Amino acid sequence: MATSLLSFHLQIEKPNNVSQYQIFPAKIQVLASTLKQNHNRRPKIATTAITRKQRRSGRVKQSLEDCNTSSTGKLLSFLNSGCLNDALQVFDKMNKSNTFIWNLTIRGLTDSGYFQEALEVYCRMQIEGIREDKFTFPFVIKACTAVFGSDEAKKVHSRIIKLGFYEDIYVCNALIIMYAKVGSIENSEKIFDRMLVRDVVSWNSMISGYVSSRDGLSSLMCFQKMQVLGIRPDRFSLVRLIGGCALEQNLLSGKEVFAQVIRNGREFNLMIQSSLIDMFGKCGEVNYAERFFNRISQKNLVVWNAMIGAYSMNHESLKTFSSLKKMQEDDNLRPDIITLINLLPSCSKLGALGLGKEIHGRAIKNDKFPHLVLETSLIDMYGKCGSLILAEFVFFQMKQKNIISWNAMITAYVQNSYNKEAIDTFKNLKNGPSVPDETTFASILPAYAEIALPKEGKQIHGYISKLGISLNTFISNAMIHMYAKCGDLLSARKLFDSMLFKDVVAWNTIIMAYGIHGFGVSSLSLFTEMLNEGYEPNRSTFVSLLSSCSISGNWDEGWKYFNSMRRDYGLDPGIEHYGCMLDLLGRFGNFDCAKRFIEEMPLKPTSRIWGSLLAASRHYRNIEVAELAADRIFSLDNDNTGCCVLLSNMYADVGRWDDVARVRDLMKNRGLEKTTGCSIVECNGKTYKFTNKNRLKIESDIIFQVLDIISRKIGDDQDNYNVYTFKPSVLLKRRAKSPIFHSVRLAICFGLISTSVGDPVLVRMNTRICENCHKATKKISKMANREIIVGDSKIYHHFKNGCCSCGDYWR
DNA sequence: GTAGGGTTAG
Repeated sequence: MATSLLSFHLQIEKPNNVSQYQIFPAKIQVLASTLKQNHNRRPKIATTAITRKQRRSGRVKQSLEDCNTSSTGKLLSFLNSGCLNDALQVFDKMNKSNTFIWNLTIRGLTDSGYFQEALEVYCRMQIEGIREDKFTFPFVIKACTAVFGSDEAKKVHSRIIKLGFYEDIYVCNALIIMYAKVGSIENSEKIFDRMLVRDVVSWNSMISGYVSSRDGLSSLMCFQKMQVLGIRPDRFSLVRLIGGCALEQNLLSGKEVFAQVIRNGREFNLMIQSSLIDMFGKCGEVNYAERFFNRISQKNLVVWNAMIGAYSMNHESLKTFSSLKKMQEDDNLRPDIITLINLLPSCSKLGALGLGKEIHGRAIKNDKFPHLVLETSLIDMYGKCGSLILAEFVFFQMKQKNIISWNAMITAYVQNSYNKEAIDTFKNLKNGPSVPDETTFASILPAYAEIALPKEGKQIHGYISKLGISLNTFISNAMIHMYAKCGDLLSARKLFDSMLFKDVVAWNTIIMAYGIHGFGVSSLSLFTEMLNEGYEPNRSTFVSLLSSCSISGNWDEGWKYFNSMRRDYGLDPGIEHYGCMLDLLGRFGNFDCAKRFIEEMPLKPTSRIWGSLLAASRHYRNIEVAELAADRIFSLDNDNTGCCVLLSNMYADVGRWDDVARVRDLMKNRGLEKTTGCSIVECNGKTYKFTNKNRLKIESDIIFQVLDIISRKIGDDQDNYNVYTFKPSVLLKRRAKSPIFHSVRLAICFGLISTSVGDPVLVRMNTRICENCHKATKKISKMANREIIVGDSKIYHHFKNGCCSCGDYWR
């Protein structure tokens, strides 16, 4: 509403619409009453408002004396004392023919944080035909920055150029900040470079602009340049410079600035003190922040908030909450919205959902909504505490969203394995005004990695390139992982080879990529190559390497590298490395050795460790070991669905139906539901999904006919399930129990008939492939003379000529 | 009567 108002009115020169002109006074009345209602809800911007008021008090007195009309004096007085509704009522009754009155009102609203309202007054000023002057724009720019994005900002700039105020130093300084805040730092630079005269504020604005656009390095360089040119920095320059150091997490520069602060005798300035605490916190030096904080005798809310924030971001959750208590008791300060926001990461770290809800409740009680940052922080907290419903509740209620809030919601979905929802949200984001950034892709790529197919992988790669997002190592590595997990190992390798600056993560990722595809030998040779190129392996390198050995069954190499971790690289194996070795032991069916290995491990076994033993016992049908492993898993992890399903299947295999029923009851009582198996396959750029449920409704007869033929050819007895033999309802029941109709086979059939002869067929599934389907797929690959690649929830199986790359071990 | 300011989200 307001956006259209501004964009419309900025384009017109003079009022040409009588009705608009006439409704103006009534609108102002509405505005005044809205302000009255909202006034108490607004966050008090105490320090800013008071300082400004104090600063202006001298001027106000002077102005009142200068004012000929008493109403101007009244207006000024109300504006400066923060009585905005009174001010607007005075304004409403005034003769508004001069620009001065309008400027005063716009300034008053802007200073109190009523940006939207300030812009409405500005719109009305244009409707009234009152020409702006050079004083009008700094306020309008400020309000516009707070409310709108770059398009509106550019319109204001055009207007400034049109009216000839583009050389005014105040206007230019405001424009520099405005462009930086709406994400166009290049425009800030252009304005700064073209300025004929610059003052310290211009330099501060540019430094500040770089900090706003999260480019700490440029802010530091700008500060240096300013000093070289002999411009003396003021306290604002130092504050922003400290912000730049915090952004870069550059402790060394931060300490240099700290020294400069002390040299200049500014260490007692509260503004600088809070920036320093924040900087130390962001650089991970919470002890430093704490020592500095303790030396401050008169602490205000901002200083406390900075300290609470420093504790919170450095995982000192208990200190975060004890500081909150101290702040209230010692200094009698009440938490504000920033305090609440700073507390939330500590709730996430503690997994304290209740505490997080309490903070949410307090914000509701204190009428703090809508608030973009608070809402985004709540989404983050709820996501990390595993409460997606509440994260969604906050997200869908948001009046305004930016890319950070979208990213928070996407991340919350991904963190909780709701990959489809994450991708749907990402698609919705693309339809709106927010533009995805690097963080969006860092968040969404793992979701694509989990559930997408190569075509979609390529599409997202193309989209990243289209947006001009630089392929830094972080994004490149996420993309290599994504390609590999989507089944496109070739693209993963191509991207890896094209990287100019590979880091150890890139090597770890590509080693793992070959590992999950069962190409253990390639993983090992990549590791040798990595060493030859001088990279130092880390703990994750060994996770990749050992996983690869276990997936490919490379017993000797597995043990060789496991033993070399500590000996050659000084790395103590962690639980994840023990897990890989247990997979390897399990693969070879040496259960005595495996149990001893667990007993002798220096670390406490987790459910992942016992799960590995359980999976091995399933492969070797060793029910005794399975029961032992399951027992341990249940004692550690009450809700392990996979464990229940596996155990129940094992009991079923040996006909222990009582035990099957017992496990199923257990699942029912704990509310655990078996994942519905589904498989996806790509054809002509479209993804087709097959599920283990309701198959009759989804698939066409032709797939079943093909499946019929194939099943017969590979010797699978399917007479009992023939599509033409039974009524649909009977067939559905029978199918539910038969692996012949598992979704993966339907997907393979569809793949075979809808792709060119000779092309490999690629299928992804959300569960592990069952033994029966694995056997069948081997036969199908031979019978159809096609390569069939099946990615299950853990690894890729490359079926070719009757064999599988996994060597028939994948449990 | 004009600009720039510390603590807040992924």
